[in-house]
Amino acid sequence: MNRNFKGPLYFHVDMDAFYSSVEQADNAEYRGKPVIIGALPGHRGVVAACSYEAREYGVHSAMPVSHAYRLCKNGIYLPPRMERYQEVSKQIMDIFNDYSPEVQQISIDEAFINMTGTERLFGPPEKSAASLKKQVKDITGQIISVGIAPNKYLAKIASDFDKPDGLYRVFPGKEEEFLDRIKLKDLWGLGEKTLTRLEELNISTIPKLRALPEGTLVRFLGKAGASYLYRAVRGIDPGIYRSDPKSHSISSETTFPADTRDKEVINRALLDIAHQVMYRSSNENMMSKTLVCKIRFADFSTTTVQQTCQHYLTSAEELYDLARKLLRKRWDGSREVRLIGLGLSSLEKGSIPRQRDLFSDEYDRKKQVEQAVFEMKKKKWPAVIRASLLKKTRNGRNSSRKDEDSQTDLSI
DNA sequence: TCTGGGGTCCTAGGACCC
DNA sequence: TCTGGGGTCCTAGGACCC
Repeated sequence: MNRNFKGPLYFHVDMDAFYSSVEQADNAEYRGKPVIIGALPGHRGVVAACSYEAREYGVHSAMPVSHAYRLCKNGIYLPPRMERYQEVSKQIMDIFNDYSPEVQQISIDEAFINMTGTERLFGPPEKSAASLKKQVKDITGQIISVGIAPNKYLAKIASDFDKPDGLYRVFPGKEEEFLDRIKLKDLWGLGEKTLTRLEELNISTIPKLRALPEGTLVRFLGKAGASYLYRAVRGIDPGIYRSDPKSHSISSETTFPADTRDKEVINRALLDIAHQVMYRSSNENMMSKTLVCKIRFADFSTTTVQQTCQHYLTSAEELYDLARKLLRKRWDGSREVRLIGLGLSSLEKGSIPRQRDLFSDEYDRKKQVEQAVFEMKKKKWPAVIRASLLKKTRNGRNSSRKDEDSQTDLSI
């Protein structure tokens, strides 16, 4: 046995206030000011990210922008520029790859780095973490927080523990001691609902939760939830980040500027979304037989309907037709609709077969047109967008073109 | 305060098959 | 004629995360 073997070692790296930091790095005039990324004031939506200066006003992410605006009228409100953030994210991930062959990116601004056995190369983990932080700052201007622990779960909590600009290590053997210093609500995977329910049982701290017998936990949360929390409070990785996700889905949704009963407005949104979803699945070389339609009403109640077909769904037009059928099952036109969305679930790798043998190919011609458009989009041709999505008559309504290539029916 | 958009995983009931 | 239990698939809803 190698005497130097010290057991598993993971970093969790989290970029601090990522979107707003990118904006401040790119635009000198935003530095030192409250920057709020998300919906613009006056629109429906929430704060996606905000700078530390904005947080001093009480603004935080997921807060309705209307609320944020009341707190911080002189804030700089910006729509997200996801492509730019992706670019910076990639730069940073490339740096991580120099430290370990095993980097697991879990979102645009977070990653795990398996640092097991790297000490001979880089020295103690605190030292390599400091050099990682410096390198990211020098190259991209971004400040990151690093959590170091014997497993991913604790590393994730540790990076949050010391932010911003954090560097914190949980030593092996000190797992429960560390957890006893954090709040119950900071346990990853324990959300608001479970927190409230635990409070009813008078469980408000991690030691109290740890003292609960597993059987009680199972009755309370079900098998999976119980085993998750049982392990989590003991510092054992409950294994939330599988490297092979069980399912994969692609979805898109839109919230209307105002709640609506207008079938034409809703159908036009559905058609638009159908194209987006089909474009993305085709672009990622994925296919699916299952379409999910999501409807949120004015009172925020939400319902989904789905259908699994015998065949793979091939075209946006087909998605749109099926979507309207599903919508009709849940909406008779009387309630006001707030949001409409579509998703393909249980995606499988592969491209859609050209011919569907046992099925009428009424969508084949349309599919071919769509495929041609997709190909052009992939090559970044300027704005190739279906005419029927754009074309409006003077009164602002969709014109119903009767020429044969545009038979898309916007009626319910 | 009036609540985005993109995801993953779990549960529970029903259908269907052996 | 009545009654098993297990496995798998589908569906709808819900919790949670960034």
